[in-house]
Amino acid sequence: MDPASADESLLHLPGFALRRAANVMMGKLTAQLSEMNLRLSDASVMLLVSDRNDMTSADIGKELDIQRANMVPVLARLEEAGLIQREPIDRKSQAIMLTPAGVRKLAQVRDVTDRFENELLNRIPAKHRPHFLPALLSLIQ
Amino acid sequence: MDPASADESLLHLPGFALRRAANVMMGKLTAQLSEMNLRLSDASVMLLVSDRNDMTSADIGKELDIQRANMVPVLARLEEAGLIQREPIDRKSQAIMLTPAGVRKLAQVRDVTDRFENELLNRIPAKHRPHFLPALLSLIQ
DNA sequence: TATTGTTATACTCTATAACTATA
DNA sequence: TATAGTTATAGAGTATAACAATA
Repeated sequence: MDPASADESLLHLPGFALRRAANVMMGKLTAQLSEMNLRLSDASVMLLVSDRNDMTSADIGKELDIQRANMVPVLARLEEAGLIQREPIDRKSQAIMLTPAGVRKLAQVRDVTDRFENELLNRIPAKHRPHFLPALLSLIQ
Repeated sequence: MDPASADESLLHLPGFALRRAANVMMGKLTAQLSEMNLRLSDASVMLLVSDRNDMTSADIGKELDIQRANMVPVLARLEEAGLIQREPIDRKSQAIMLTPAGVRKLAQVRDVTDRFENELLNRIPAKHRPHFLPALLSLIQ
């Protein structure tokens, strides 16, 4: 690096800024969700399953990048809270679907996440805004 | 959400895509750094301190968003590896600086991170690329 | 009084291996 | 043979409280 361009922070590095931005924004969302006793993974599962009744634990894990073994405590927590139920597909697999209470809670989750996503986009200056999601998606293969 | 626009993934949500993109990219960098027995936090400390000799552990933590208490094992690891040394500023504070071995290792770290940052930017289509860092920075207050 | 460095501790998320039962 | 669900476990990151010594 050119010594003259030395930065006392590392925020000029896109990778570093990407990590920091994700941490800042996810920290905010995590705080809002924790007020309704949900974690980020809980809300993600609920949004993903929403009105579907054909997703297994493994399916959800693939979509959310959570390994099978790590889905166990997530689903156990949601089931314990009465937000999801399991319905046998065959004798090996079970579909994860929201309970009626889960459907009601999902409406609250959507309130929070819709507001969150809007606030996120509104923080980005208008001229950069339309490029943000496409740029992110290009990084996810 | 409009049922017709229902997505089987959550990648249409900028916040979700932000988290995923950060996880994907940081996973790649973490893997490359681990081949040289460094963690992300190790490399961040080394890049930040680089040729400075006036940063305390607390200063570094503020810059990297790592709490004082959590800096202890990071610096202990770097010191154990012979990459940093501590120089008393007064009887309370100590400056963290690279050892000669740390300076040599930093050159390797820069090779990896420079290549990584270039690859990251090159994955983003040219028309979106100049908007990426400004958008990220707008999210970090 | 505030700050530095530290210890101890707990919680969350993530990663791996192994097992049973079923497709 | 491969997959689903699970258990157990370890690693890594992060958060809080508390303490002694010093600014």
